[in-house]
Amino acid sequence: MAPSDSDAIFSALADPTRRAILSLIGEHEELTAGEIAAHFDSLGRTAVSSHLRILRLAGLVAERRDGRFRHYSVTPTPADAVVAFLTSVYQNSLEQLASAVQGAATSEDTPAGRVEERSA
Amino acid sequence: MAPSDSDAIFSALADPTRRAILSLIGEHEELTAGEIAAHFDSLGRTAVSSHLRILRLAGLVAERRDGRFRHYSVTPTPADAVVAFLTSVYQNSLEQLASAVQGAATSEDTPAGRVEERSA
DNA sequence: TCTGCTTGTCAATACTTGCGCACACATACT
DNA sequence: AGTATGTGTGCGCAAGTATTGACAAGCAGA
Repeated sequence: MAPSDSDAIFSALADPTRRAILSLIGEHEELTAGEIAAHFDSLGRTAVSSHLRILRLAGLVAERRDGRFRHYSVTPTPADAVVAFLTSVYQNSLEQLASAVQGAATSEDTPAGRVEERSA
Repeated sequence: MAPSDSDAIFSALADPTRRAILSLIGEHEELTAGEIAAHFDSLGRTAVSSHLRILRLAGLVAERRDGRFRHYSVTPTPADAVVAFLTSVYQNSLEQLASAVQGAATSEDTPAGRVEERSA
């Protein structure tokens, strides 16, 4: 029971920079704030720090303090709120969604673009 | 499909009112703008119209014009971008996501599952 | 120890974006 | 006509973002 969590998660995911940060962390295991900021030359460290703060408050990333470094990693179970929302909306075509997710899980190379339209 | 679609979709999903509208439409088959506005007494018709416009531009809802009415319905394949993003980030815990989606799909015995009428 | 440097965040400021409302307009039924 | 449905426009207000400057925390070397 936490609709506000969904709000924080979707708000955090609304910014493309934050999604890029999340993808970047997801590609690696852990990344420090400096390494993340290094990938976004157009952004300063303070901006990246703010984004990481929002992602952390939304529960999307976890922070591990190691000396003066702070290693960030993706939280393993944050997609629940997203899935819950998709469930409430796309009940009809949820089977296709499930198959799409499974297909993506088996081969992460899948472009995830084949959900056949059902006409009945 | 351009990556800008993801941007529009996530931006559209960022607003809780829009998510509520989407859930509302998902519960029913089709809803007119007036019916949707009736469920949100705190909002005016122009606000609802603006939200519907954003949802429509993001490809999340489809509009069927019937006389002076405009019936809105959820598009069956908008979650692809969301799934694609989740795939890129949560590759490790994607099996859990798939199981969660499947569980949600099987538990809910789609009452009147009919998503159709997709016009250009 | 003490100084210097790096890492990362906090505070305050200006800028941009987005939401909601009131008004008016286009469309379409009776 | 007259009325209902729905959207486009302009305005005011709020929220979010990136930058600059400064601070707390921690490592390395003499």
